[in-house]
Amino acid sequence: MRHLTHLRYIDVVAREKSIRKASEKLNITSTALNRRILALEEEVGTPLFERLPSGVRLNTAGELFIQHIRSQMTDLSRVLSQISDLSGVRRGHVIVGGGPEILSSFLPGQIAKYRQDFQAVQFDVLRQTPEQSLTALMNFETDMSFIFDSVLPSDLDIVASVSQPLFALVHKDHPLAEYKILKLQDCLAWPIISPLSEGGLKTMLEVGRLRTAANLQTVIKTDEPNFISDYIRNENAIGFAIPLSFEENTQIVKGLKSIAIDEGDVPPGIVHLVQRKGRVLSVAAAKFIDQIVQALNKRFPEATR
Amino acid sequence: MRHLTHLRYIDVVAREKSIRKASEKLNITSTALNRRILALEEEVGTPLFERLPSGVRLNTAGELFIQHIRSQMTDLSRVLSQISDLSGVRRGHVIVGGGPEILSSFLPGQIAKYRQDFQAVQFDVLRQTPEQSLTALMNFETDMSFIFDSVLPSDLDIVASVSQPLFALVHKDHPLAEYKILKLQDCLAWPIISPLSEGGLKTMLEVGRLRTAANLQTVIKTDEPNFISDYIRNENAIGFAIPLSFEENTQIVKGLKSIAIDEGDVPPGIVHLVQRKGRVLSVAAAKFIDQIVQALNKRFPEATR
DNA sequence: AGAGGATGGTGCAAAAAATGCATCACGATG
DNA sequence: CATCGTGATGCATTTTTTGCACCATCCTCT
Repeated sequence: MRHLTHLRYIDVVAREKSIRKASEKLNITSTALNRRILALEEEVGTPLFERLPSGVRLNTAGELFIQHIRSQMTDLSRVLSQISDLSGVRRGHVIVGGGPEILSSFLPGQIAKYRQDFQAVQFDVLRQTPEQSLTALMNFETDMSFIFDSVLPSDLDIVASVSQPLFALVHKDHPLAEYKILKLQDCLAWPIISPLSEGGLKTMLEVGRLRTAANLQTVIKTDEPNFISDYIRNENAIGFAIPLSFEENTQIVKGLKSIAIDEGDVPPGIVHLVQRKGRVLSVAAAKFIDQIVQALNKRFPEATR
Repeated sequence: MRHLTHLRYIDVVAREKSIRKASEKLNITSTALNRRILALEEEVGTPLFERLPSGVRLNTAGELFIQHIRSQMTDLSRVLSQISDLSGVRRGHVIVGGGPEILSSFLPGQIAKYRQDFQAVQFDVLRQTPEQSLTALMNFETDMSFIFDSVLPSDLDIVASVSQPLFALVHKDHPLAEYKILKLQDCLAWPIISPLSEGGLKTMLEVGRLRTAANLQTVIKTDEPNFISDYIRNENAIGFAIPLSFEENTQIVKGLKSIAIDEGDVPPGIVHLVQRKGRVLSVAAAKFIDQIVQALNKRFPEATR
């Protein structure tokens, strides 16, 4: 869209905090970009950027304005999506954010399933910290986000929530493999692969550690599910994950087994699917959310609300 | 605003249902306008207008699109209003619609009062039928509307409601002038000035006429409060009005008197102040609504909710 | 049936706007 | 104090937009 371009210019300048940097990104001269900004400020009647020696920064008026044009841009793409939906083909662009836990198994599966029906829909999947998730949602950079065990501000809508108990991941020949439920104390004798980044899984495990005074022997810290499963095949170590991260019936890959941790030791965490409050999503994104919610309800009937 | 102009072009074409007519209104050639529309349709990827021998008409995609750009335009003006509010001066543009009843006394007074404080705010006051009020609100043509005794669709927000009993207007020397409360039967002996257009006052009076079987002698039909008051000074006729239409303590002009009609004869009508649901108004409009609501509460303490 | 008057669409030249280059002025940084 | 990066500006060039004249089509009225 032509006039979308104009808006995008301002948006990029605000993000890059520099006219010259933004101009490179946009493949135009800094002159042209600079003039557009001056012209815009002329029209609005007020400067929107502060000029600093190191670049530019939005002032209060600019913050107001940028918020408006971001919402305009996403609104427009929503409308275009609705329009193309009229002609039968579902086009669209869905942008999903979330922590590392949700990036394996469940989400890839759901996206693949959705794309079986609607091949013209494109997905962006971003790995984000909870803080990044929140600001991205507010800045219209993502359509929805999975947020694991975090306090949610009131300007978000919670679309769905699932309770996620902690599971241990072990090799199928591991001595613990036949247990139905594992106490945290049972894990003390083996090397532990624990989560690296703050929040989510790490917090859950930390709570369990404090509750049971279990002094787990962490030998590796990582967030990568693939690394965990591969490592477990080589050493009799124990990894941790939530059900969303591994397959429902089969294990992540053959040769692994998941065993529930006693919920008395580690209380379940809650994963929320959230979107910006009041935002109307594109047809594609809305349908995808519908599918996700249905899938969550089906797989975790008692844990969803 | 430059890029607002682009949007306005489409908007006017949609309203005029003709490219040539719209081009006159916009002071450009039909060629230029036609090309813009073709270019826009190119960008969207779908025709937005149907071409008829008599002009153009929005198709479904166009309806979707026009709704979007109208909301964009009003959103933009709201943001600009917020921005100019940052610098202390309150600029803005408030557009109010309503039936003939609310155009005298109360509303002019409130606008004058508001403009004492904020001289840079401009007002448009439109006289509308209830149906026009509704469509204008939905099309973002008005910020708010007073609607008298009408069923309201659910996509409107009712900001305030006041109960308005019917009053008779007579000359101060009229034989009935000293009555405190008038039965409709008391009016039979005099010529009646009754409302012309459907809805509001006319409906109230009609209900009273049916209830009491009073066969009023209508000699003049008009909606103009000024005409009624002027006429009453010349012949001993009786006009009708609701409190919002005349001054609180003094009468409309000297020489007139207002007398309540027995509410058993004519039940009070309700005037709603409404806005489009979910719409965020400009600073100027929002403050004006605040003032109106306060004024209504003060003047009709028991009749407001 | 035919004339007249609407409508939107198109080729081409003129006008207007956006762009790019070279350069300036300013402040931070080493 | 020289250097580097920043945004702003004058001028020539390129791109886009606009206006004029004209076409094809359809409706209406004679």
